[in-house]
Amino acid sequence: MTAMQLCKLFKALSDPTRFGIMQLLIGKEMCVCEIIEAFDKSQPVISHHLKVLKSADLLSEAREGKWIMYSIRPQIAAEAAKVLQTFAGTAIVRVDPRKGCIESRCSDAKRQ
Amino acid sequence: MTAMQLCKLFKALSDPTRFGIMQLLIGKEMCVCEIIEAFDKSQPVISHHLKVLKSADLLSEAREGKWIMYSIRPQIAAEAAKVLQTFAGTAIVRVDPRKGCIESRCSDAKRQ
DNA sequence: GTAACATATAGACAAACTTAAATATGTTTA
DNA sequence: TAAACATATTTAAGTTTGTCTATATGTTAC
Repeated sequence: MTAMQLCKLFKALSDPTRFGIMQLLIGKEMCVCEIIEAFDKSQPVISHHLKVLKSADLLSEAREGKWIMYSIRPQIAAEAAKVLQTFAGTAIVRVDPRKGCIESRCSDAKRQ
Repeated sequence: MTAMQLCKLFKALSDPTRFGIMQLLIGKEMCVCEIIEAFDKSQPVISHHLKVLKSADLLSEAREGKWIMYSIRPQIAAEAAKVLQTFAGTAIVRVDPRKGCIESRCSDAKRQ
């Protein structure tokens, strides 16, 4: 999973309605009409948000006759979780900032 | 952690520069000037992105004389990771969509 | 095949976001 | 205290995003 894909995934999760859809779909699949009712938003709005979540690979869809069922793609969510865990995971290495900056990085940096 | 806070956090991670800053800070703290050099972006832009990450509680800052050191807040990243893991975690319960929709949800729904 | 249902798409518009340029703030050194 | 350094803030583009309205597509029932 590239950084670009992860950014897209996080952007998909950054909208309250989309985040709510993900929470709603934990452990189950639902058709669009059920999701619409859970949010009291217009059908096109929910449809749009589902598209964003799907294009971030967070959701998969499966048509069942007249209905389209949406469900979470667990592997993708798990991968993103691992990345966040990486951010949390390692102990912080403390460097003397003065030494670090003065000697090699800040003072002779070319700014734009 | 509320849904609103989580959305803010995910939005913070949804920008490539900010995501890159998080990756850069894995396991270490750095001063702003070092971060600027890693990205070849202007100082005000990096300063702005740091502010966004900080206001999402993903980063903490500590002044060291002339410099300000930024580092990841591990508990927050871990909490967000757990939420994503929740999305991934549960097996999907399959319901017959026709039954579910026809009987109680879709056909008599009040649309807007 | 036509009507009804479930969902998606297109276009328009306001709000939010990213970046750039200029300037301000706070710290250290001389 | 003045100059230099490190970082933040403000203002103003240009771009993206979320929602609305209207319409289109695909499926089933009659």
